[in-house]
Amino acid sequence: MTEKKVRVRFAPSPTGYPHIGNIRTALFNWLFARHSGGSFILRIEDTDQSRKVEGALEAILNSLKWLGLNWDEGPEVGGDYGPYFQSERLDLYQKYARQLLETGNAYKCYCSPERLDQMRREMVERKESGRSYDRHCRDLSPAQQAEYESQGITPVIRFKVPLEGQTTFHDLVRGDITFDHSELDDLVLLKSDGYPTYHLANIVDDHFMEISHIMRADEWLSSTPRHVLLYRAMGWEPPLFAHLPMILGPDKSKLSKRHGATAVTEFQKQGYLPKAMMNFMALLGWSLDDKTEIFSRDELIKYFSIERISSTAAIFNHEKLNWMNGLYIREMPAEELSKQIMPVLESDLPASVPRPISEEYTMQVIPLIQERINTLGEAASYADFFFLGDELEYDPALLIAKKTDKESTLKALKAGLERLLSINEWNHDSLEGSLRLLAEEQGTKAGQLFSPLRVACTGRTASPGLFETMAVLGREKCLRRIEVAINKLANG
RNA sequence: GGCGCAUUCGUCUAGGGGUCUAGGACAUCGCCCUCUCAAGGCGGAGAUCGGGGGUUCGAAUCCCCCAUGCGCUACCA
Repeated sequence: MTEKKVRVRFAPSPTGYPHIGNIRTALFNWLFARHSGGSFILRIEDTDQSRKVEGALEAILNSLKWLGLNWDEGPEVGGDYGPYFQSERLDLYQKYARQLLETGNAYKCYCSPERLDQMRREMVERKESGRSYDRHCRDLSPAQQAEYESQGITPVIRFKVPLEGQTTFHDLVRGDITFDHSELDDLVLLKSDGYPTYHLANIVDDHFMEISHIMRADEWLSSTPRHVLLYRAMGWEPPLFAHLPMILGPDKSKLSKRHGATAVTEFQKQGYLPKAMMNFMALLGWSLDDKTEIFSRDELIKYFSIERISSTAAIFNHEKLNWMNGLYIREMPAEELSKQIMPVLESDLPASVPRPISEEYTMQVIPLIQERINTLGEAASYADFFFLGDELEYDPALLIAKKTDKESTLKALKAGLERLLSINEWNHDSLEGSLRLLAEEQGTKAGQLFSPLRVACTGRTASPGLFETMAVLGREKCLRRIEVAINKLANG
């Protein structure tokens, strides 16, 4: 058996921003190519001029780059099978549409959109087959054709689907699938504007680009018999097919804008890590075994296989993504993390914080929030008090710990302030040592002293460890904030 | 309406006739750790494998029927 070289493609159309489902398809193709030492090709299917969306192409390219899904052939990198934009290959499609015409596998259709529309509506009422077109133009005589031509009608070219029989093809994920020809319409191959439809362009390109495996979303399964028929009519060998399970929103419908931020660029913006994203997406419809779920990029490449792609649609689970992203954040070297968080802080911190923020200082802050954030985008809300001035905004009532009152809180703050004033070395250990000792001397529980100090220094009741926080904030800022707190409480 | 695909804890999944009184993960709950919040550790609850028929000594696993969901049914991809 001759093993064909693996050549797979991701073929998006620039009609919108790629969401997690689109990119998951790209990922599977890329993984398969890398796993088998083949090529990953990016082809842009821009045959629908009316649905083109500004910026969509850039978003597609950027999403792939962000995840490190590099393509061997396609836009920007070129290749021997180009061009890689379908809009630049029009003559090719026209040539093969003409060929099909000549071999009697296709015909010109002059029917108006209105007539087609009418028939479609009638089909629904008929409650019979799924075919709506009545094949009116399929067997037109030359005279009739000439008649239509003389009326100035630009025809479309339709494929002649065999009237009887059925087509069976093998899907690598789902097995053998059979469709009756009687269910298939004579699909349009070439539109009246001279552009091909998806079906024509797709098979012509996959053939000439020598694509070995077509891995695409499940929504294409129903049109695969048409494609197989088309390959046969051309006299070409079809590639292997693998239809991937769809990714659904929480309401179980096809993923779309309605489901919130599902565009990959949006995840990037919110501070998800490409590594986590890749790991997470790989598990949407694929698994290695019953327990492994953390995979590096190299492990994914090593273990990926079509056999282990599942056939059931998956609902996109945002909570698990958050968890996984947090995992990757915690694993990151603090230095690397700060480098990535710096720009986030620069943009998210309140305007009152002077810019640029200190890299050295940020480096000290990061380890304290590292295990508390799940996305880079959460950094500012967890760390803002490290950068704010002496006056923090908070409800003075927060200073009063549970089961204590205003008087004892005031007393604790004052005692704490006094003790801190006398501290020699302002670091974690000495802070902890002297404050614990103070609590003991006063005969109070540690929390009754630490809690008001925490609120005074950070403006909140939940924060990173008190002593490491105070150590990073520094003596001056802590002392002043405690003074402010005492005043707030006394006058409040 | 027609056709196709799918159907295991709330969610992602493991499982491909006996080792399944169905395993793992997220979320959830409890405990431990602890200055708070996290992180981490431990443990609990959670699926009679969509329903019904078969086949078999034996079925989540094979077959059939039904139900439900999704997809397609465009001169969109």
